[in-house]
Amino acid sequence: MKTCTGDDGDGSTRDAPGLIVSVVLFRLQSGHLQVLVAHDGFGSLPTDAPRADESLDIAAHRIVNLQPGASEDYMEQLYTFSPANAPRRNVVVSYLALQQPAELGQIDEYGNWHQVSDVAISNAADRSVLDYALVRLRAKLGYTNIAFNLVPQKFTIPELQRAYEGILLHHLDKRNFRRRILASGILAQTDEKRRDGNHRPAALYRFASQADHANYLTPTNIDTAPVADQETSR
Amino acid sequence: MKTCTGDDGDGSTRDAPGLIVSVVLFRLQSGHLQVLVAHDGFGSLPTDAPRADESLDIAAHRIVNLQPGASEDYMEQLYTFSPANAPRRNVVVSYLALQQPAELGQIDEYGNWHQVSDVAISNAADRSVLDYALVRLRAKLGYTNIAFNLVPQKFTIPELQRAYEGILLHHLDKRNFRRRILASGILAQTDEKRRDGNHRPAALYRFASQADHANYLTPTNIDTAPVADQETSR
DNA sequence: CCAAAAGTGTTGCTCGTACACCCATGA
DNA sequence: TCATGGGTGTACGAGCAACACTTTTGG
Repeated sequence: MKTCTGDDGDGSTRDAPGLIVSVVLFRLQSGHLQVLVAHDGFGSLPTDAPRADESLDIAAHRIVNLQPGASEDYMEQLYTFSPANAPRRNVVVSYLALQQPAELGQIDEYGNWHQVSDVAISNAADRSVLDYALVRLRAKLGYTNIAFNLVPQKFTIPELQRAYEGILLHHLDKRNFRRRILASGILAQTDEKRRDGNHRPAALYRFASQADHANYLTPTNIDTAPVADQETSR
Repeated sequence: MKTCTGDDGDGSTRDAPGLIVSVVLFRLQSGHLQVLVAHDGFGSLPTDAPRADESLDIAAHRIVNLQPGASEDYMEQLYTFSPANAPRRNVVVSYLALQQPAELGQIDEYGNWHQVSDVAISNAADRSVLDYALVRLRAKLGYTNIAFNLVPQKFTIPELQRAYEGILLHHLDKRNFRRRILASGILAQTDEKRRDGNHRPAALYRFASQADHANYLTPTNIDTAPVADQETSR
């Protein structure tokens, strides 16, 4: 028999199997992918132990929303990490989360958002989680709607393309991108246009379907209910 | 502060966050996919709490090998389930494992192997885990080598095709199957043939490459070392 | 009229699928 | 010689990648 505290945040070494939840929250800021680092500590992901009465998904939701100015529009479990060698420390259940841009531009008054390309993550475990989140996010761009959780509700096709390019870090062909995305049938054209500079205005689109096409990476019928305040995710 | 026991198996309700590992172990028996149910209990998956000094992967390995006649040739983490509602019970880290056929046919002296098509799983949580394992296994047939962990080391192409069909539960075209699998370059032809009945003998093949092509579903560089006694997996 | 970004079509290649016949063997 | 399953090739359509010019707007 060992004692274990069920509620204090920021898991550190303990003798009983400590279970913690870490969240990688991304957003796009003027074409660049950013990640949220924890408000308190230095260079670590937002993390906490789940409370005794909450599921892991709920815990992940709480962890995000505890961070100033953070909330998620999409959330998905990534992987559960556990240290390989002797005295067990913590089991880390990791989540990937996405935040849509705010209507009036993005602020970062606390300085917790960092460019993914040069964020300094202090511990190796968090670095692994972040790297894996990036792999999954990039892979999912190819066969899901996931990118729509990183652009505003109404957006232009070139704007969506810039989101893809900012995540994948390589250039995409304008014509092929437009054709594919329209052919997929998930866009609905609004009758609005956006004037943006000294050039032809772009047509505004929105999401046609709420449903994510291929989400077979996560179980069906499980954890559908929690993290209640969203519609587009999953 | 609450007390939690770190080691006794078979997780049942407890006040502190219990962490358990469950494994879905599949094998193929004369063209039919079978799953291992726990030796002791009735109709539940092999499950245990990880020990204080072992990682989750090691725990999953131990759980499989505790079952009489069971061992795994492939192991991959599936998903971490946690109950949605109030008093937390257990967090279940689930694994998918595959066992190659024994050289001299398969025995099941303890009656723990059941056809996936009609296995009776008593509790709903285990049923979800099994269903999800099936989804993942079937999906992975399409873009990985995973099926090779369900056939003997030397096998014929029709034999491999029957494995695919037994998992997917639908018929595949002979010519297309052979072309695809050969085009993928993962097969090496041996100079042996197998005589099997009143018909032309089939050429025997074996795996050419150890490496799994697309395993981006699991993190890289993480948990590569544990579960040591295998080569083909992952 | 110039700069700047939006918008538009065609062609070739690759890959998946559908489909029917000959081959080697044992009885 | 017959039954049985192993082994082979072709033709079509879908989807993806490469590629250049016209359109609309503000200054």
